[in-house]
Amino acid sequence: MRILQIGDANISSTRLAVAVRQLDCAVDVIGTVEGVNEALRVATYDLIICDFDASVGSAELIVMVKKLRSGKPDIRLLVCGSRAALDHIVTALDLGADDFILRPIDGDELRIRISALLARKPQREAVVLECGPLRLDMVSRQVVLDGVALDLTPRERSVLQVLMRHRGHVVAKEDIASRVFAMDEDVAPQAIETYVHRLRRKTEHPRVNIKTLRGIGYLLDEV
Amino acid sequence: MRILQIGDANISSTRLAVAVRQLDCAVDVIGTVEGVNEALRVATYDLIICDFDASVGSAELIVMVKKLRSGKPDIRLLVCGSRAALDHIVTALDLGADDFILRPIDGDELRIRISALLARKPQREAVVLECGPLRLDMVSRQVVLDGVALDLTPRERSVLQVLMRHRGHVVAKEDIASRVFAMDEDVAPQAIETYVHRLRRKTEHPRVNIKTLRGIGYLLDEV
DNA sequence: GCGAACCTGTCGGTCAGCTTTCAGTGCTGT
DNA sequence: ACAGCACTGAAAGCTGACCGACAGGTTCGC
Repeated sequence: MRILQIGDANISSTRLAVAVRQLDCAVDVIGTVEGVNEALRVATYDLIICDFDASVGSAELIVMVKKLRSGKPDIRLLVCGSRAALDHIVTALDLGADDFILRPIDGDELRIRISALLARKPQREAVVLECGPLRLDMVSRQVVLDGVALDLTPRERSVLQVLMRHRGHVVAKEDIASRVFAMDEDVAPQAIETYVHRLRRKTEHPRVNIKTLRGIGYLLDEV
Repeated sequence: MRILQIGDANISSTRLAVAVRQLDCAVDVIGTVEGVNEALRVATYDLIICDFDASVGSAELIVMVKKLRSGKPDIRLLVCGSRAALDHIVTALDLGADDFILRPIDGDELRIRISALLARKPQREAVVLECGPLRLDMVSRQVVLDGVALDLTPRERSVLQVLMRHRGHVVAKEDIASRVFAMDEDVAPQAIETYVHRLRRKTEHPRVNIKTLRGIGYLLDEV
């Protein structure tokens, strides 16, 4: 396995560097965008580790993730950073990074993740559900419509989440109920009607539409 | 999304329980192997979280992971535990668990992993009846004629479904009635005439034709 | 620990539109 | 030509969804 680690060469004593070095792989550590481009021309890598805490700018890294994803789909992408860089990590995952790991780095965890990554086919991981101008971020739990944040209650978000996951497909009321209410919650299925009603009011938009199919269920659709 | 968390019910104040509760999903927490089996019979889950730090024995959990992997491949499996349980976690991953998360639990990380897991979940494949330019999707319940969706009522769809199932063959009116109306519904057979009438109007197309065979029945045919 | 604000689930009136029947007309084969 | 069956439109009844309001519960700030 050949690994390209994007980070400062002089931080070789950090936990990440130590852990990576213990992987029994060929590791190249490169600290500049030009260097990375050059390395990608010369050699073929199985895995690239993007460190958002490195001195390479986050913006450049994001650009690189984007470019790699479109240009070299065979290379696995692992992003890494502290909690402060979570926004960038989420963006990177959005753009198609395969996995991520948060600091503090645990050697065992890193090893497991990397072997899992190299073992499985590349898989785009959606962290954001989208439907036209509607976006539901699973991490921040924010729902945004046309750029403005919606103020939804947890239950409303649950129902919307189910609808968005099946956008374009009918979802039976009972199906929604079983995804929203736990076993010990004994709730009449028409409670869903109320939440759909509230959702419709809050997500009023010409391009977003929750259709009713009488006797069958609901259907979220982008007009 | 419906989640089954295998762990002690009385540890509801732990970070894991709190994080899981914030997922906007229906979560059932069950602490015994028998309870889990019962729950799996009663409900359908999208994701199961196996906590190796719970009071359920690790050996039992491993057995369960193995059984789930072979029996219910649609359900995603997330294992979870402290570093001390790393051996068990690795075993579970070897047996086919989809992902893992180490303590201390980070809510954001959990959300990312879970949404990634659920995004990978295979969609139910469509079962489609076809007859020339007519398509009836049994899952989404959509009827499409020449690319445009038809607006059918449930009864109309039922009748069309019977005709499409037997396309090219005559179906007696009483036969249609017996497939469309339940036993306790006492409906005159000429109600079918009305539905055929409406279907003909809605499916008007040069290549789709519902023929009448006087005294025998109806016949859907692609011209 | 208290109060306020908010979230949640239920209820019942209202309404839209689906279902079924009915009656009148047209068509078909003998 | 006639009897029987099918076609068609209208109408009445009914089912299921909508929606505002409310009460119990929970969470949050002070």
